[in-house]
Amino acid sequence: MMMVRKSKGLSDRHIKILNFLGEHQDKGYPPSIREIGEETGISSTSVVNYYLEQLEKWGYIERDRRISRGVRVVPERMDEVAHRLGNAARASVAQAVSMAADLLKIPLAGRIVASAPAPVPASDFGYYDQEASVEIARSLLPARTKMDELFALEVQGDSMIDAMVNDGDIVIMRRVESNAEAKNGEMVAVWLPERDETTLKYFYKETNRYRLQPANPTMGPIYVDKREKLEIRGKVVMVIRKVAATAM
Amino acid sequence: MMMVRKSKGLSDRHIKILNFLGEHQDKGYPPSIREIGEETGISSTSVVNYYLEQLEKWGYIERDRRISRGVRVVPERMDEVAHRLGNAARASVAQAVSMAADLLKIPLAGRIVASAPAPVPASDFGYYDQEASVEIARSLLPARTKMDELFALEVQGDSMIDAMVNDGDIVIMRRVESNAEAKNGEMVAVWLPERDETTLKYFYKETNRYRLQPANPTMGPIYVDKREKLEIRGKVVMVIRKVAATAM
DNA sequence: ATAATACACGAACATGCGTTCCATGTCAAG
DNA sequence: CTTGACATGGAACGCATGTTCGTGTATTAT
Repeated sequence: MMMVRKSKGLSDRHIKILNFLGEHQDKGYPPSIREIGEETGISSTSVVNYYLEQLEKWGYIERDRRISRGVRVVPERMDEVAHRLGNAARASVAQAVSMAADLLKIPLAGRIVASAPAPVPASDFGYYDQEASVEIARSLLPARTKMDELFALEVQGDSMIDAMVNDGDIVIMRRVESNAEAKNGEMVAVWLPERDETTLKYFYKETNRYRLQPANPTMGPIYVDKREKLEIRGKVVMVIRKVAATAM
Repeated sequence: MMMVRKSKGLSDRHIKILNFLGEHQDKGYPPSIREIGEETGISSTSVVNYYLEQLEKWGYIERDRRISRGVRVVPERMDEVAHRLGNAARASVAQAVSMAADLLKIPLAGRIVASAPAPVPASDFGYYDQEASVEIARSLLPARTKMDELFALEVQGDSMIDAMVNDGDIVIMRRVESNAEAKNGEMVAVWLPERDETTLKYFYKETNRYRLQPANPTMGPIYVDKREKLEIRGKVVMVIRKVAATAM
C-alpha cells in the first residue's frame, strides 16, 4: 500500500512555480531559485530545488544545471496546466509559446462615447473571439507590454476633440483593476457617474481633487472633487486614426 | 523623441555579439559574459562588458546589472541590424517567422514641421535599409494599398493641433506625384511656399481657390487663391499616437 | 613628440546562485 | 509507538558570473 499520492502530484506549490515561470518569461531571462522561492512563499532554496526537480522529472520544465537561471518551461506541457492557472497567466504562457509573433491581435471591446461608461472586457474573458480585433505591430508598443492587458475601443461621436480624438478613431487601452493603478500624468478613460460622462484625459491626483487635463494644450483642465465618484476604465496606450476622404 | 542613430559605430564585434544574443534566445536563457566572449573570440570578460555597455547605451540591448545573465536584446532595434547578418541569423534575430505580408515596414522619412516642407522619400529608393521605420499591420490599411507608396513622418511641435495631430504623432502618408492626384475631401500635407508653411488639411478644389479644411470641426477653413503656389506633399493615410505619461 | 582616446587583455575580487547536508515536522502503515 | 516516505527550513559550501583595475597598444589630435 502506498500513500495517498494526491492523484499524480502538481500541488499548489507546483502550480505556483509553473505560473511564475510562465509570467517571468516576459523579463527575457529565467528567475533564480531564490526569486522563485520569494514569489511563491517558499523560504528555503532547497525546497524550491526540491520542487524543480520534480517538475523536471515529470517533464514540465527543463533545467541546465551548469548554468545560473538555467530553467525553462516546456510549452507543450503548459497547456495541460493552463486551466489551473488564472487567465492572465494563460495568456502570458500562450504568448510565450508563439513569442515570435510581431503582430498583436487586440480585441475590440466596443465603442466609447461621451455619454456612457466605456466598455471594458471582463477580466476573465475566456477566449476572445477575434470577431472584432485590431492588429498592431508589437514594435509600436513599449517593450514588455503584456498583450492580455490590452483592448481597443472605437470612438463614437466628436465629443472628445479636446483629447484630440475624433469620431472613428481607435484607442488602444490597457486595463486597470482599480483607480489606484493610474499614475499621475497618464492618459486614462474616466467615467464620471454623477455627470454621466466619459472622457479621455491626462490624470493627476491633487490634494483634494483630481485634475483632468485635456491633451489639447490650448484647453484648460477640469477638476473633480475627491468625493465625487470617478471610475478609471483604462489607460490609453495608443490612438489610431484611419484617415479617409470625407465629403464636405 | 525618437532619435535615429547613424549605423556608424557598430563594429564587427558589436554585430557578432548582437547576433549571438539573438541566436541564443532559443536556449531560453541569456548567455553569460564569458559565453559571449568565447563565441565571439574575445578572451577578456572586461572587453565583452565594454561592448555590452556600448550596446546598452545605444539602445540595442537592456541589462539588469543585479542579475546573472541579465541581458536581453531590444527586438525593435534588431531588424535594424538584420541586413548585416546572414539569413539564418536574421531569422532568429528578427524573429521574422510570421513576417508574412501581414506586417508592413514603412520607412520613416523624417519629421514634419509647420515651418518647412514635409520631407518626402525619393521616388526611386529601391532598398530601404534605413534605420528608422514604422511597422503597421496590413489589416489596418485599406485593401490593395501598395506599400511602396507609403512613408511615415514624425510630427514635430504642436502647431498642427487644428489637424488633431500633436507633437510626437506619426503620420502615415501616401506619396503623390503631382497636385492633380489629390481629390476633393482627402487629407493632404500641403506646403505653401509663399507662407513658409506646411499644414495637414482636408483638400477641396473650388472655383477660384483651394479650401483647406481642418480636421477639427470646430475650426474654420483657410482659403488659398489658385494663383498662389501650393505643393501637395502626400496624402495622409493614418495617424498614430503613442500615448505616454507626460509630466505636467 | 606629447597627450588624449578608443580598444584590448587578464587577473583579482565580490556576489550571485545552485547544491548539499542536517534537523524538524507530519502522517499513515506496520 | 516506531518507522519511513514526504515535505520544509536553514545554513554552509563552492562554482558561476559580473565588476574593477592596472597595463599595454594602436590611432589621432595638438
